[in-house]
Amino acid sequence: MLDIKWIRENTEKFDTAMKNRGSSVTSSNLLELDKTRRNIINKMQELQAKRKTISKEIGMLKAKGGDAAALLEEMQGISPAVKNLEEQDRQANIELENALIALPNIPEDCVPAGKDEDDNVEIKKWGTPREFDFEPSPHYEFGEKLGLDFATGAKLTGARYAWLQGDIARLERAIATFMLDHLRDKGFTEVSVPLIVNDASMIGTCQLPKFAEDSFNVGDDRWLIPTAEVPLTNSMRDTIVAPENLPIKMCAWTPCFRSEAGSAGKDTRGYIRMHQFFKVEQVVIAHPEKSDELLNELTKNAEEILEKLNIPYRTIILCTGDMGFSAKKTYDIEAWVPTQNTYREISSCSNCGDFQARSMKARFKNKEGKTEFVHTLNGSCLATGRTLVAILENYQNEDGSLTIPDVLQPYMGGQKVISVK
RNA sequence: GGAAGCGUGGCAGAGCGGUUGAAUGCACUGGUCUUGAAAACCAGCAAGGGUGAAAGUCCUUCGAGAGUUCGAAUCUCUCCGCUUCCGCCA
Repeated sequence: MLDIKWIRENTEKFDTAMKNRGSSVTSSNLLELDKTRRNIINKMQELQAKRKTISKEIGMLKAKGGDAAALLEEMQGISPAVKNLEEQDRQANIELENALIALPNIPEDCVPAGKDEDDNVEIKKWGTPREFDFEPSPHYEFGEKLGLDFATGAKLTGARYAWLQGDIARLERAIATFMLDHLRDKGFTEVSVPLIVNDASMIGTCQLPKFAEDSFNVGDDRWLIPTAEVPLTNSMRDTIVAPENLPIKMCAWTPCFRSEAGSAGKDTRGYIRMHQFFKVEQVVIAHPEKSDELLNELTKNAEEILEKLNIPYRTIILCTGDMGFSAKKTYDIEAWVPTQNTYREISSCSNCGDFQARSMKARFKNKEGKTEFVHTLNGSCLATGRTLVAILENYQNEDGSLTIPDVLQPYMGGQKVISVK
């Protein structure tokens, strides 16, 4: 959530940022709401103060055994009036908050302005795509013979669910363990988190109220996590951390659940866009001065995984129109998919600044002893399902077998190849 | 799932319906003392918001919400959470 005070003081910047984000909201309407709200507050507080002093006087008088009739008379009508103003205040706050909560984060200055994914900017390219001396097969065809089974997934649940069997299932687990070990070496603390969270957590990381459709609601106020970012980041909700404890680096390997509303027809083939997929997620709670640097670190951690796996990739910076709601800067990493002759998203690393921290009330004490919002960052390292896809695509052999990347072999008990049964 | 108890500041822990935003202890910060440290002593130390250039000042907040009252941390109700016991069960 954005800070109304900041908007008040940076109206022009706010207006251009919203325009670049593809939002039609302007500051004027918000400032109007803010103004009426503050007017109500002033009136309300004046009356509250009156009630408080008279009430104290009554108390003192009664303690001395005096007659408070005159004061009680004066109090007549104050309480209902206060209550009325308090109600108005509540309404005004809700109205302002509803307006604010619908606004995306302000992009950082260095983020390229643009409308959609076509305006994203490539900033790095690594590795050379393999020269195949045979026609490579798409992972969903080639992988099927190795245990990647969509039919059984569809039978059990429906479209966009898969059944992985045998070595291919083991390989996905190996991938995840490899990634977690990598992050452990980087100083991340591994966490095993709840996979179901409440409304407050979903609001904390800004999945709610705007994107309720994207997640699975499991009754009342509970949700299946769309990413481990939600539980990990929300661990800091309503807390004030000591600055010496920053940054806090956490990671978790979890299933992620997404309804994929609005993506009908997209990526329907293959293990790319599932309702349920595994992902290793990194979350960092940072000092505001360090968050930019830490975003580079998160991105590098993810890139290193692909380098160790020897999978070509490119890193892009998302333009203003393509960035996620909470982010002020995002790097996407895309892995090479030979049969599509293109790079496909495998990781997304974002600096959310104080955007989530404000809705979560996650703070720290700064040098002056004042509380200040922390910055939150998150990034996949990586989506394990899509990493499996990248390996299937890049490491396949002509005879239908799959070479296991060197770094993963220790996690597979030394196995070097997955062969067709 | 059933029953009982409990939810107060970073933590522990007081708090007859009325000068209680809240005693006390610990922790923390600054100071005195010391060659230095410890100890001792002195002082400070909640968050959010309004107003203000600032100093300041005012309002709100004792799990959340509603109610009783001139006045609620304190009384009533609902909800949430935790603990213990019983039941069930990886």
